[in-house]
Amino acid sequence: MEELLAYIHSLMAFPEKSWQALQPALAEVEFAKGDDLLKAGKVCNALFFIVRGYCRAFYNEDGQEVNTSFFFEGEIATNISSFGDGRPSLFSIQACEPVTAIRFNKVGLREAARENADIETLGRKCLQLIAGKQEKFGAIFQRLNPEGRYDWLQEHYPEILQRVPQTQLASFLGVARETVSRIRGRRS
Amino acid sequence: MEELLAYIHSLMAFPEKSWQALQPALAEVEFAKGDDLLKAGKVCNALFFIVRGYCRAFYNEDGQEVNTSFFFEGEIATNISSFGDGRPSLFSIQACEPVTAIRFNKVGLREAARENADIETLGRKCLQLIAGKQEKFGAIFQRLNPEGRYDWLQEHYPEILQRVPQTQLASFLGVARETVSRIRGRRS
DNA sequence: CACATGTTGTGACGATCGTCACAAAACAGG
DNA sequence: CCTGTTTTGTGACGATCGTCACAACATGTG
Repeated sequence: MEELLAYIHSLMAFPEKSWQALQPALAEVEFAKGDDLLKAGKVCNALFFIVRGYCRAFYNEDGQEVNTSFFFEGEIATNISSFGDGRPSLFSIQACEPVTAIRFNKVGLREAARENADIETLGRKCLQLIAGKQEKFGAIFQRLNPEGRYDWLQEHYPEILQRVPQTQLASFLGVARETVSRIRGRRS
Repeated sequence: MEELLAYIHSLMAFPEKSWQALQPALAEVEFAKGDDLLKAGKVCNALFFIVRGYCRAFYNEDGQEVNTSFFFEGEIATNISSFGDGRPSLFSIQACEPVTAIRFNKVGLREAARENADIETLGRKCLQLIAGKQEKFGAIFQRLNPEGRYDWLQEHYPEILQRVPQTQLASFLGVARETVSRIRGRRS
C-alpha cells in the first residue's frame, strides 16, 4: 500500500482524508504466473496498480499473440476503453511473473469519486498518463524502424529489454523474432 | 453549434441546462489555411471542435515536419498532455484548409465542470475517445507494414487518403513519399 | 501567358527486414 | 541427471522500402 500512496503523491497532493475515502475501492490481490488479470471478451471493471512482478497486454491476431504493452512495478494496468464504456475488452492482460497488485474496483471507485473530488481528479490524471504513454509509443512506431525502436526502448524503458523474453519483445516491437536476435548480436 | 450539440448527444445524454452551462466556455473561431490553432512550445489551453475544414498535428524532427494526426469535421483537435498538465506542447496544430471551429476555453471549461457534473463527464468521455483513437493508431503502426497501413486507412479513414496531400500523408504513415506513390500505382 | 514553386511519378540501387529451415542453448519436470 | 519442450542464434534468399536523381504535372502569381 505504501507503494500506491507514493505513486499517488507523485501525481498530486492527496490528503489523508481522501486516502481513507479511497480504501473501500481497494484490495490487494495476487496472481500466479500465467493468470489473467483481464480476459479478452470480458468487460474491464478494475484498474490494477502493480506492486511486484509484471504483466503483458496481448490479443490474438489470426492465431498468434501480439503484445501491445507491458506493465511493471509502479504502473497501472488496465484497458481504458473497456473500463470507460463498459464494452468487452479486445485484449487480455496476463501475469508474466507472480504478481502482487492493488485492485481498484470500478463501482467502489465511482462511489468514492462522487463523494470526493480528489479521487475524481486522480482518475483523470491516470487517464492522462495512460493516454500520454500511448501517444509516446505511437510516435515511436510511426517514425522509427525496428533497430531505432530497439534503441529507443534501450534508452527509455531498459526494463522491458531486460525482463521480457525475446519472442514476446519481438511481437511487441512489431518485428520478426529473428530481427531482434540480430539487433542484439550487433549491439554486443 | 448544432454540429457540436449533435456530437455531444452522440456521446451521452446532455440536458438543455448543461448545454446552457457550457456556453460561456465556447466560442466560434475561424482560421485561414496555414494558421496555427496551437503552436509548439506554447501551452495548450483550449480544445477545438472542428466544424468545417481540417487540421494536422505535426512536430519538427531535425528540420523536417512529421505529421502525427489529422482532425476532420466532427472531431476534437487538441494536445491532451499539454492541456492536461499545462506543460508546453511538443507539436503544433495547423489549419490545412480554411477552418471553422468551436473553441473550448480551458478556464471556462474548468469553471463550468465544477458547477455541472455532466460537463465533467463530457470531459472524461472526450479524453477516453482521444486515448482510444491513439490506442488504435498505435496498434496499426505496430503490426502493419506501409502497404498494410495504407489499406487500413483506406478502410477506416478514407477521408484522410482523399483530402491529405501525398507528401503529408507519407510523413503521417511514417513512410517515404515515393512509397506512397508506388502503393497508389499498384492500387489503380 | 510565363515563370517560379510545390507536388507527384518513376527508375536504379543498396540496405533492411521477413520468411523458412535448422542448429544450439536454456529450461522445466520427473 | 536425463529428456522433452521452449527459446534463441544463424544462414540463405527474396521482397519491400528508403534514398537519390530527375522528369512530369499542377498551382498560383504577376
